[in-house]
Amino acid sequence: MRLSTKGRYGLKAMVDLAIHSQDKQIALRHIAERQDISEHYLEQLIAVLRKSGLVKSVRGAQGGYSLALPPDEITVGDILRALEGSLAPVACVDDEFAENCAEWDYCVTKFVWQKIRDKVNEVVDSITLQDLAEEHEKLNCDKEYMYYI
Amino acid sequence: MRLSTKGRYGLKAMVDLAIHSQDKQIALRHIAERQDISEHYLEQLIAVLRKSGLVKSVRGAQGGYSLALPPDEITVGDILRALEGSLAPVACVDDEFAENCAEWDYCVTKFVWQKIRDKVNEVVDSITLQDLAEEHEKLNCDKEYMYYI
DNA sequence: TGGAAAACCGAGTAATAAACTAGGAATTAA
DNA sequence: TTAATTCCTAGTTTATTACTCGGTTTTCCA
Repeated sequence: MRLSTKGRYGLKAMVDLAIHSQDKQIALRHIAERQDISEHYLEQLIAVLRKSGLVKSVRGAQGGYSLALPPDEITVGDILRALEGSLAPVACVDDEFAENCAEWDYCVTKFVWQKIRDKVNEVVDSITLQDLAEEHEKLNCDKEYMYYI
Repeated sequence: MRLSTKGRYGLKAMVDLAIHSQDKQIALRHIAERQDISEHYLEQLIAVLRKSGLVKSVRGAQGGYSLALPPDEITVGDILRALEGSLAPVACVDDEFAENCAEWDYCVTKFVWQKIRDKVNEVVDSITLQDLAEEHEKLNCDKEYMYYI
């Protein structure tokens, strides 16, 4: 039950933005370099985040990306769900695309999947980019360049 | 972050066993038919469960499978981890195969992954086959044949 | 005692998804 | 005008999933 690189890279990129972009925008190239992610691939991920209203962009030379909202208003859940889709462990308990399963009424494994889904959402919705940026500050306060996320 | 069919089919098969096998063993063919799973595929999954000590088998004609332990001593976590491996959302917080990540000390996203891992394990370790068999009883008490899991 | 019913085993394969790569068009600051 | 950047679509490679296939071995039972 692993997250794909979309979720992992996407969250790293967003924490990077939370740390490095206050007011100003950051070129994707810099994020990709700092986080060691293929620039072209990250481009596709950040396009999704932009369409989800989590980042905004400035085009042209000296352009770049920044958070579309204050970091304490963006949760890890917003980011992961934008990139990974629902965090439900099986499709039948997916909030959006709940497949109409013929056995639903008599199925007991659904109770397990629902609990997993709810707990995962509880965790990711309770952590904001602000929280992670603060943790980062604690861990890396002695470093001139704060590369690692 | 979906579970594969291994975990889903495996749990269904184990609940089926919890319900249908008391003392006696059940042929894989019956489980596969009831749960609508390819028999050959399920064979591979149950082999893993057997090697993990969760089911036992009787070979030869009239042979079959049964739980290796009382249903209240087998948790959903035992089953899912046997079939899916660690339930950690990313490899770096995998209890067993924790990759030695160079950035570990400065990484903040690990806090998210650890919390998800812990909550998921908490859920699956708190539910036993006994619990699910009882839920099944409630849902299907009026049915002569209790197919659906 | 022979046949059928079962578990056991290892290899192969088709389909799907993940993780990128490639190549350019549009936009804009300097 | 040029260089730096975002934006867009499509293609490609790799890995994983979800099986299938073809047996061998074991054991009950008529």
